[in-house]
Amino acid sequence: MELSERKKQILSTIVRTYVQTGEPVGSKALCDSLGGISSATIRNEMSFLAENGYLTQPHTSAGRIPTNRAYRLYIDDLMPRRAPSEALMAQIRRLMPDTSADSQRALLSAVGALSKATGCAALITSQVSSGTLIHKIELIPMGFNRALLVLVTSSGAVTSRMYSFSVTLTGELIGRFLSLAEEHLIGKELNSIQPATLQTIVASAGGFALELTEPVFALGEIIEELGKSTLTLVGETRLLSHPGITLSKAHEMFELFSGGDEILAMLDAWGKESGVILGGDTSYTALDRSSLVLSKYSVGNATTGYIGIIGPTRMDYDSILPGIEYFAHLLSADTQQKKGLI
Amino acid sequence: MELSERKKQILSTIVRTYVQTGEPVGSKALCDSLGGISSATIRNEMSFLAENGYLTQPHTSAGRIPTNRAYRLYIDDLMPRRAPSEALMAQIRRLMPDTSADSQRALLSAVGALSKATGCAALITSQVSSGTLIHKIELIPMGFNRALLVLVTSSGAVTSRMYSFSVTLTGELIGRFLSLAEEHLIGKELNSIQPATLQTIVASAGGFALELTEPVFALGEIIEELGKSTLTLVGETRLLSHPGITLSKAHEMFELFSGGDEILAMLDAWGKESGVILGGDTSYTALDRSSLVLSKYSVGNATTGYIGIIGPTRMDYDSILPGIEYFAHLLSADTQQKKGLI
DNA sequence: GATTAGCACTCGCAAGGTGTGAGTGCTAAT
DNA sequence: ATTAGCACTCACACCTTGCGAGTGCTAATC
Repeated sequence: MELSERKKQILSTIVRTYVQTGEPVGSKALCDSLGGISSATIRNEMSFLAENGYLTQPHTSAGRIPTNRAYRLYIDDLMPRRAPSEALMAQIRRLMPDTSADSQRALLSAVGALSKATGCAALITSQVSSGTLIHKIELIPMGFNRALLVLVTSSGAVTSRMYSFSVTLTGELIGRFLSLAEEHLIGKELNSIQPATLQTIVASAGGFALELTEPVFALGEIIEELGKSTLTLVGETRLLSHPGITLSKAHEMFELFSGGDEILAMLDAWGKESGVILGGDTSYTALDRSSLVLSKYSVGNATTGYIGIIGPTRMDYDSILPGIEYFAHLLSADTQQKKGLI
Repeated sequence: MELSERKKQILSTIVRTYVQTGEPVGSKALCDSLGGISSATIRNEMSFLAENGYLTQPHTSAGRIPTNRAYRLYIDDLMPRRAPSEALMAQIRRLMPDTSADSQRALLSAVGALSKATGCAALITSQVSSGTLIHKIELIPMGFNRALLVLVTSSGAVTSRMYSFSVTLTGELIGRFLSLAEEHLIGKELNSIQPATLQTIVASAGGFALELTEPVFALGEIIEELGKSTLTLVGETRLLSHPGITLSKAHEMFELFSGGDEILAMLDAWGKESGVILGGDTSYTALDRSSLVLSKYSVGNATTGYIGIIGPTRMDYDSILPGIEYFAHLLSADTQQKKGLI
């Protein structure tokens, strides 16, 4: 059922006013800011909106507060979807990190800037996309049966881990390992490596199969980990300064974030290009009063993910959403252009 | 001026009771738990202790609360410095990470366990000690004038960073770079590398000096960073569940921690083998109600630092301090024994 | 001289009462 | 359909009051 134009206007004004003040919005205040309609009329409209689940009252004699449904409608339909102002764009461009050589660091500093600029916690997820290749593999013996396994991807991400194996790695073993890696893995897509691939490699090691099982599967472990999506959160601290937050809510939220996987799964299930996830619409009570504003980004053809912020549901979506979108756009364009691919 | 035995006993009981209950301790309650002396006498003693700065009253008709001075005395002199109980030691041993090959990861999981066990935030600092050598240096070209610089230390720590240089790195350049590194850096103590050393290297590059300045100084950057102390904090979230914490205090604390350097400098200035830093004795108001319990540890002869926790000043030092000490001891012994050095 | 019982006093805190004001719903008039 | 008017509701801030825990002081006691 479609709301009348006037109802929409009233709802829209309520949302904006509430976002600004944080106080329940009364009919009289609305009357002033709308003009032309009396408070009594507005009261009628408001009670209609309340009946239909767009508004609630904290108590009988208080003004109205927008519900999740109201926010949803506001964000999807009512909100002015104008491009970010020139001033905002300039400000964002100033914030963009000096995209030096290292894209991971650049992304990190980008979210840092985002968090600072919005005063919210900022997040970035990253997922290795199908274009990412295995660029280099190293196995560096470190004594006492230990060795450092290093894997570099075409996007320049480096992962290294120390392992200790049950056999001593002779120069011959290492050479064999590296040539096997060269043959089966280097230049291959990271995502294409399956457990079966590793089995094949071990099998083709001939007489060295026994000794090389451990290193190969260690490599598999790293490859698998690299393939996983990651979530990075920055500036969680800022959540503490938001109005209306309580200690216990903050605690719940931090608890949820420290899991990480849940947020990742949520974003995955969401899947949109950009927009807002209202915390109240999720199954996490920790997010009751918070929301996520997100936009997809991609760096070269190596990494994709979401970048965005977590802030109070009562936030100024009008400027934040376009801001984030522009930010993600800039990030993608920038890195793509300057860095190219290998 | 030395306190009488009885004053010490009273003070000690006040500290213990207050730590347990969190309520100001009155003369009557003390009378019950001490026995043998009347509440009036205790009141006299208490007012003496109050005059000498060991106790305060939140208000006239409330019990007494220990001051920092009282905690200090309690921890240094009054507290029973018994070895941790067998049960506690067993519990700690259970918590110790499976010290696999990778000491950095092991340490991280150790602090994680510590945080969980104590319900406090846990911290670990690490500093490269003089025994650490440069074990391997790699320069891997990644296209578009970019290259990945990798440095491995004898303790197995790997640092890698992508750089983009103003010249294209030919195979010849890289070879030259690596042989220079081999000659001047590999096997050297990490801490011994000075800016002057880098100058020398560049100078000895002969015709390649111009092209190799950038990579060499990039290497210098990494070496310098590796030499810096680091601070890792885990489980800050748990601070939020401590009784008596406020949102603004938590915010202040997180703010302080995110700086990192200040805490490091503080520990550095402190310098003891193990013990307690009372937040109230520091210059940080963020810490007025919190304290740090710390103990030095060392891994092989490569890394040293402090491991410990941050919790409310009103905490049970009796068992936590010996616990941390035993933890650090175990950590050092364990890693030293199992890992040896390269 | 140290210790103790007794007592008056202080003060935070929770409970209960009250007034105020913002905001509503309803009704009758326009 | 809109509006003015009015009675009603309810959170909140404010004040008062009583209670109880705990103190400091004094005079008696060991």
